[in-house]
Formats: sequence, C-alpha cells, structure tokens
Amino acid sequence: MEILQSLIDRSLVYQMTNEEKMNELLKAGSLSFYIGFDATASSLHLGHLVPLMIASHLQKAGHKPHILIGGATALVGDPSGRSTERSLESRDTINNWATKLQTQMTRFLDFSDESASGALLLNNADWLNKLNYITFLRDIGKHFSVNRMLTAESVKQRLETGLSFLEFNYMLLQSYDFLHLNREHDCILQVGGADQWGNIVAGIDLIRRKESKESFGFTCPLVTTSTGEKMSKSQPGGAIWLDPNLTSPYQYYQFWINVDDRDAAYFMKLYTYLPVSEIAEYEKLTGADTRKTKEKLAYEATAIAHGIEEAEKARNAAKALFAGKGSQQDVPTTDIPMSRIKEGLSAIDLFTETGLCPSRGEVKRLGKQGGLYIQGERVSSPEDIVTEEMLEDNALLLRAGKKRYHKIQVV
RNA sequence: GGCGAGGUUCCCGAGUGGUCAAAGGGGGCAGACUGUAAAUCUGUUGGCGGAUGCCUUCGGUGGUUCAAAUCCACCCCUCGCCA
Repeated sequence: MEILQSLIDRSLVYQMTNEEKMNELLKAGSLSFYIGFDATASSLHLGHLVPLMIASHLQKAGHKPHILIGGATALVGDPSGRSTERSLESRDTINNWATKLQTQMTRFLDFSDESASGALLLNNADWLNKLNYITFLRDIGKHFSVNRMLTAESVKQRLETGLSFLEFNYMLLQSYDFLHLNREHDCILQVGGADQWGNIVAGIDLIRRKESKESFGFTCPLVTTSTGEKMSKSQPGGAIWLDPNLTSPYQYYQFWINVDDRDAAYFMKLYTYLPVSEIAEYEKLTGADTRKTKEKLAYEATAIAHGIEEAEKARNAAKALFAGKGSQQDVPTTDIPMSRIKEGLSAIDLFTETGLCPSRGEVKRLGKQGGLYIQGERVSSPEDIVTEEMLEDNALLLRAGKKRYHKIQVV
C-alpha cells in the first residue's frame, strides 16, 4: 500500500501540491518532512492529534519526522484560523511549555537516534531568535509580495477584524522555518492543518527562489464533529488535553466513547491505527451497535495517548460503572481518612472536593435538579451528613449527572 | 496625528444613575426519553452564607453621588474614515 494513498483513505489529506511527484518521492525512499506546533499552552489537545497521527503514519512508512516546536513563532502568534490576536506570553513560559509538549509527543513518535527515521525535535527559537531584522528583511522579506499576502484567505478574514504587523509577519517566519529545515535537514515536505495552506505554499515559494529546489506540502482537514464543533478546545466540559493531569485517561476515554454516532467510524480512521479494512466492518454497525465502534475507538485512542495500561483501566472503569460488570477498582478515586467521615462530611463537601462540581453552589443546584447520587441513591438535600452506614467496602460511589462518577475510598 | 464608533458576565449582544449578578440568543449543565448516541421537551447557568445578607464581575485608574455597567477626568486597546 502506498503511504500517500493510505493517508487519503483515512481522510487525513485535504490539499496537496503536486500529488504525482510527491507520491513518487514518498515511494522512492525515506524523505524528511516537518510539522510545526506552536507552544501556546502547556499541553497538546485534541486539535493537535491529526497532524501527530500523520507524522506517525509517515514515520512508520520509513520517513523522517522533524517536529518543530514553535518556541519563537509562538511569541508572534499565527493569525491563521483565529479571529483575535493571541495573547503574548513571556519567553520563559513558552520555553516551559515547549518542553512539556516534547514529552507528550513521544507517545506518538519514535525519537530514538538509532533508527534512520527517528524523529527529530527542533525549536525554531534556536534560529529565529538570532535573526537580524535588517538582514532578514533584505534576504527574506524581499521575496514576499504584500499584494499577494493580502489575498491569502487567512489574512483576508482578519482584515475585517484587524491584524497587527506582528501577526502579519507570521507567514514569513514560518516560510523561513521551512527554508531553514530544507537547508539544514533536507526537509522537502511540510505537513500542517488546512489553515496552514497559505503559510506552507509561501515556504515552498521561498525555497524555490532561494535554493531553486522543489518542495512539497500537504494539509490535513480541520476536523469538526457532526455537530460542527472544532476538535480543539471547545468541547463539552472544556478542552480535552493530552496531559493526564489536565484530562485524566478516564476522562479521555469517556470523551471518545461519547462522540456522536455519525463520527465514530470517521474518528477511528483519523485517531487510531486500525486498518481501514477493519474500520469498514465497524462502519456497517448501526443503531445501538454503534456503541461497539465507540468502545473500540475509545480504547484505541486512549492506548495511543496514554498507553495500553491506562486504556485498560479506563475501559474497566467504564464497564463497571455503565454496564455493571467487573470491579470498580479502576474508577477514579479520592482517598479520605475515616476521621473526616466521623467529623461529618456532607455531599456538598464530597462533590466539591473530588472535583465533580466546581463550587458548592453547583452541588446545590445539581441537587435541586436531581442530578446528585451517592451509592446510586438520589440525594435531594446535599447538606446532609454522609454516615458510615452508607459505606460499602469502605467506599462511596458519587455520581454527578448522568455519567460523571467518582469514588471515595475511606482509609 | 485628526475625526467618528466601540470595549458588558464562556461567546454574541441588550442595557445610559437605583427595580442589574445585569434582557435575549448561542453554548454548557441537569431532568425526562434513550444506546454513556442524536433529535425533542422542560429546567438551570458568578461565588460564599442558615431566608430579605455579603463578596467578585460590565477595558484600567481615580472622582462625583446616599447609590454607577450607567455621570466626570485621565489612561490603555480595537475598528472605520482622513492625513
């Protein structure tokens, strides 16, 4: 199977330059490609997943990924696909974030030195921060036509709401990154999200002008759910992060198992390594059977992001809670000393302490609406003290709403 | 630099001295119905507190007033037109 075709089959490709030639190159042998991620938060989130998966597929096919952490470009902020200017963070913060992102990526890519296709991590701060403004303008800036930049879709949109020169420069910096990687690492392919098209093409042009060499690019679709939501930060209940401290593996699993029916098989293609032929079988499932697809999807996706062990736990917990099968040992748990129970803790205390509810007011509201449960019993007065008699195996199972669970283990 | 418009709670957007924790919509959350789905209907949507109480919020800082998101001064930022 040709790698390019298999990416297309998985709906991972949106647009590309010179498909025929790129396909030949990808078949001919190992090539170097690059994908950039700006360090704009301390963790990657769902919106970063597709590019990571593409990098992973390409690596498995023998190509060498260069993962660019935009330590410098994050200081500028890419206007593409954004309606407002990004807030400016300090350099220290961004460096700190960049380090964290690096570790998360190791789940998706092999960074070992031994293999010829071992992924390389680079931070564009290493070369961009050294640039001299005048030199840069003369060497690089002169190759960019403002007239043409103004016609770029990403810029056009921002012309309505405003765009500062800082952001307007982003395209030049990203193009320069590509040029740099082309020179230093022989990168001839850049992969990015659909909103990166303009930046990628600009880089290809720059390489042609400066090096008289051909390079390539392709973009992946900006994934949206069937209900039109972006797969980035605005999911129900907040962003889904890859950092287990921000989004636990259990929550991560729950996100996937709760996707819309219409997205289940599609997401399988995008976010797992399951062969397309196998996914085709899942696509045949309809109605309630779609749950099987989602269970598989959730398990696979969690295994990729958090490892098999965590995926197993998340699955066990889900089975125990929602299907009543197996033990509840893997359900997210908080330990509480017996002394505190004896002192008297109310549902309000327990639900806020476990993070099931953000505030005491929220607990009361939930109670009023009938969404509070302890040991499967609806709690109507959250102020009531929880008694020792309610414990079962020294544990309490809390539930907020239909599907948010947390266990209290008394020690 | 000049002139004009504007910065409101998660988002959009109303609100021009008390009745404003702030209309309406979106989103979120909850209940019912289900398959931990969708659609639909209903409720709810700043924090704390044992009721009519207090605290934080309407770009920032000061001020006027018994009382300010609403008035005044200065500042910051955005947009448009002009230069």
